[in-house]
Amino acid sequence: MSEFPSDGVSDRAPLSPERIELAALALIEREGLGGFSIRKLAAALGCKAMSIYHYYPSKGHLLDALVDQALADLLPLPPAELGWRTRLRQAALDWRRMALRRPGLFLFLATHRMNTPLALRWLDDLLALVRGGCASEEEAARLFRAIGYFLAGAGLDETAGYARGPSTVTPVPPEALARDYPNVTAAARWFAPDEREATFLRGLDALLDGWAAQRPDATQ
Amino acid sequence: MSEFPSDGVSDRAPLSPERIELAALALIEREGLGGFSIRKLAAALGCKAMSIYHYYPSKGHLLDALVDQALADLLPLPPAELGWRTRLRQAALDWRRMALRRPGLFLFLATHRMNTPLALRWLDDLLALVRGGCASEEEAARLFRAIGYFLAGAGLDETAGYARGPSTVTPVPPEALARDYPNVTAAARWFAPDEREATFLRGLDALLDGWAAQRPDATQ
DNA sequence: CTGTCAAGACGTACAGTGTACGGAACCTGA
DNA sequence: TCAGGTTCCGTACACTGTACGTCTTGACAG
Repeated sequence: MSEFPSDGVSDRAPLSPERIELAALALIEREGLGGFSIRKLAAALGCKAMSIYHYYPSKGHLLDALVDQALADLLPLPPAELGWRTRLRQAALDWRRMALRRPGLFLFLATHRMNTPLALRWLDDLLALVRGGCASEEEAARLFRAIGYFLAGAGLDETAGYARGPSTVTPVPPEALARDYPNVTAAARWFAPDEREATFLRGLDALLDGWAAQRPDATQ
Repeated sequence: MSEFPSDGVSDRAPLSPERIELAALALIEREGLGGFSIRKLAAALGCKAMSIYHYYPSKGHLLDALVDQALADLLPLPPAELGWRTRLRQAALDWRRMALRRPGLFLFLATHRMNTPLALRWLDDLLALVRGGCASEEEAARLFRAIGYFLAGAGLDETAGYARGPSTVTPVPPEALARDYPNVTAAARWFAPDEREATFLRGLDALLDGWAAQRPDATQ
């Protein structure tokens, strides 16, 4: 609020939601979601754990604020001039870029219900976009859901390395993998990070093409 | 191992991987993944926490064993006589049914890398199945991935209520939702549990149809 | 200049977590 | 009877989220 901090104050910057959320995002990307704790966040901020609870009633509320920050990058949606298909593709690509920019947070983001006003705003706008290219509310709702499934799964795959959750089981050694699982071995090349954008677009386009090609009367 | 427990033994059944995993699965479905702890599992088994560590080196290893149990339901894959498309659809429906049978575990299952031999066996067989209907290794790998994205997202959506993770933020009240988010409100009907199987099949078929329709030479 | 007061930061404490380590109880084979 | 190995348990440690009460500090009223 005051532009100049009065000089008697301690040399640490005062706490604020912006500062806390910025540090939290950095900590999550550095340590992973599992390594993120209020105490570590407080240490990074140069304050004590309980001070953070003056701004957020619980860790969950803080994480929801971080989700809002991430979703804010996705608004507004691509402009209407681009046309339906292009807007949808662009929104999907924006989502993917957001996931790759915040791989640590993404697991939480994709896994939890979005209840905040900003998240609902984004959902509502997106539904309006999808509706524009569909013959009915039902078609729009189902296509929205199907695309959402694809986007959630893709984002999780591309950010899974950052989970850092429960300890990993001892992996199968490479030579056993090559011997016993030839199809996995053969496919591994196309699972590499460099290939993921192509797979993402191929799958998204297939979904949209296939959706348009189906007769919309058959609900079964 | 011994068919009859010797009679001097305590009246509690002895620990075993089967008993532990059964109780763990039940506990996870009862309390959710977040409410699952080694101490609670021990209490349910009538033993102490550290006894469980005699069978699993860590909680993560136990969870991996549970994933194996869940994936075991998916093997063998649907028989070859059914034809490619039908087999793929059936395998996808089997996956969905497994998710709905173990909603509490599914979050962990979909979120963590599958490294165990059984999981790799399942992946390898599934890749072989997909390969049978594709023109190249590349096509098969990408289609497999795209289907996997869809399946992971769908399963998460259908089991999200069981997350019970971090506390939920205070939700937007219904009248504000109806006023400010008309598209969400309009679509809600098609998001209901009863509609999910139809959405699932519609999306899956769209993806498969669209994939087949695309020219396989264009990697872009 | 001084007293009041609320907001912000902190200290302490509690219940719960995974799990390392060492010891106790038991079953089995000699 | 005794040795040895398999199970199981008691204790302890580091860490978590967070409830509750206290202290500091800066702004403002008189």
